[in-house]
Amino acid sequence: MGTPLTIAELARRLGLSTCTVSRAMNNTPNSRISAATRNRVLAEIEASGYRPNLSAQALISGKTHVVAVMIIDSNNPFSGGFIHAMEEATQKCGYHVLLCNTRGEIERERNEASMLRQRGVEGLVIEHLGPADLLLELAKDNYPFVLLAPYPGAPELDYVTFDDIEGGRLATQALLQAGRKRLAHLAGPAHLPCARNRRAGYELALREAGLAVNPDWIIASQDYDHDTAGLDAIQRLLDLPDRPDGVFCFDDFIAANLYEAATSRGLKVPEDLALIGYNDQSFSRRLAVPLASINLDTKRLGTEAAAILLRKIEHPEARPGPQAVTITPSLVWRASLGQNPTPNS
Amino acid sequence: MGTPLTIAELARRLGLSTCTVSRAMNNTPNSRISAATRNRVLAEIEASGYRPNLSAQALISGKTHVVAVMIIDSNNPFSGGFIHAMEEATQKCGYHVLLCNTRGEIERERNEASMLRQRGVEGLVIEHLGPADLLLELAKDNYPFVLLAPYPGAPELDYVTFDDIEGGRLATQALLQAGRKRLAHLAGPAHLPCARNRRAGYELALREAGLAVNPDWIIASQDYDHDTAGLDAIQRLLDLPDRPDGVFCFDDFIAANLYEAATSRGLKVPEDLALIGYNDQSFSRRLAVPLASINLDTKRLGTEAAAILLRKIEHPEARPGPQAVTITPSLVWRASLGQNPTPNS
DNA sequence: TTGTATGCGTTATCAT
DNA sequence: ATGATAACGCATACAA
Repeated sequence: MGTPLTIAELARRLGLSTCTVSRAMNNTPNSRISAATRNRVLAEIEASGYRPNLSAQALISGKTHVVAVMIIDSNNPFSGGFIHAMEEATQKCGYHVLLCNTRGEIERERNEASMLRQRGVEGLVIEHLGPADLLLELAKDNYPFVLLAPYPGAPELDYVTFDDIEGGRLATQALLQAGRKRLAHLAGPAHLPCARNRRAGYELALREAGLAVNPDWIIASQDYDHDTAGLDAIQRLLDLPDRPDGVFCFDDFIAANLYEAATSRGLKVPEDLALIGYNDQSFSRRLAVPLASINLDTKRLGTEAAAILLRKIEHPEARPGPQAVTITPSLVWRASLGQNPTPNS
Repeated sequence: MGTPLTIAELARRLGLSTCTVSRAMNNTPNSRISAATRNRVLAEIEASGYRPNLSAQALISGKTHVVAVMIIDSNNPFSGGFIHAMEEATQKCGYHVLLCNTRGEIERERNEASMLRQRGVEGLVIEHLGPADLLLELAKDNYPFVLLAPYPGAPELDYVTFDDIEGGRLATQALLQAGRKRLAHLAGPAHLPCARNRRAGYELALREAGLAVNPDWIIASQDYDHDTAGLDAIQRLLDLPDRPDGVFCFDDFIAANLYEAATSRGLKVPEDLALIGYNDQSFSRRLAVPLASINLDTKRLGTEAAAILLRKIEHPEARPGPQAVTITPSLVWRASLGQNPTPNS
């Protein structure tokens, strides 16, 4: 890698001191450098391709201009847009993004957060896994971070998130608008807050419509692997003596599997069964019967997270109180709901 | 953020010199530290939660233990698995991954590569855009990097890639196995090497089968936006007086759009038109008629790229000659080709 | 307007 | 077995 050019070598070539070169280069305030000298310095920098060593600068300033995203799985339809938007927003402010997959392992989250801090990473966006202690420790140290979900019991921690209650409500209301009244819910893993919230939105919409919540029509799966997601729950649902005429599924994978299972039993979508999923995966619009879904603007989530994080980093003294951004999902009406009675929504 | 603990403070508390603490901590060879002292030091480190400042270490050693991925668009079905695998492989070796989207802009690629080097990033994986000069400059400096495609005219540069010629050949052979002889190709953008290669594979397979290459049946689009990908070319294809009975599409998006256009004209897939795409997107298996495709093992690509890069970083003296890994794509037979005559392939 | 000296936190070289 | 000192590359307080 050759011998990296240093400011000392540059100064030697120019017959100047390192500090003059430094000042000319950085336009340091209150340091009147003659225009001639500055131009000579800048010209030499240009000609030699000199770039200051950022490790050295970081050692002095404590600023690395790096932030990190700690996420369970970056290879995930949800993560892609989010990370991309984070990168774009931080890049504009001169920050780089370090990517760290926690893989759902609490211990890894702890270790990596520690490593990243040690590395001088200036802030984190965390899809948090474990108990609160890590977060509280970071907060105590006034270390900048933003969560991807509110932390129950610690409302003072900044976060960005989607309003999954509203999402579940929108989905359920769409089924009602489609003229269905016998609405089931294929629920997600109860340990996930988003699953609990979507279910709560479902129940809320039912109550708002004056309908009873029938526990038999809320079915959770044991299996959320994409290919076979919800198959066990789907069988139970379709075997019900009193079959629903509309189903809100925790996500599009479950909905797609439900569609297949239903049609293979001779049921028609949407005539016999109206369907709506969640997440608006790229495949959903392309299914044989295009699947209605709830769309999450992951790009905006990333932009908002970056904005909060960078604000905390660059204005550590400002304490504007808890920062929270809750993004409302949007309904995407498609044929699995039948004809849209109010197409302008 | 409190006042970060330094080795000097640690030494003060222990009544030792900084260098003794450093040696005890790092198990420095040839520095006989008494077991008692070492234990005191380690205990104090444990108790205080001290972590050495990596910026300082980096300044001395020149090692940051960070590598970067420079990619056109990280939010892209191709990129997700690749980046995830890179992160996993590098993380195992104690490296972190910095993510950088070049957005297809050559100038950004130049600037960011420069920034990353300046930052002390120890190596790059580059989905390279522009002219060779950037690469040649890096190579001249013996700066470690791995390309995501061979660079024409510079075979000495390390790369990992998919064999798109073989992929195009496999796709075309599949159509032949499906009993089709009148094979068209909806080609990708001619400026992309992968598009040219897939087309070359198509032509190769035809010649191998003793069939003529009909230029009228190779149609390129002006539009590769996902939603409308290839629609112009698709119309031209379907309007041909002498319509083909099998089509190899540059990617699954084009294939999905072709499917829709064809069925809306009353054509049946696969009876009237056999289809195969490329990339094996997640939606492909879920289409009304599941779409055959060519699957690319992006995870393996990431693992291989990381392996080569880390080897170059950790053994800069070893010059094993050009490192290249070419991964053979695999055929995924689905209903859009009709019944599979040789289901074991 | 420019140069000298010092420090950032750590490790390596040389002494003791 | 441990300590003093210098060095990594840069920026800044202070001196000239």
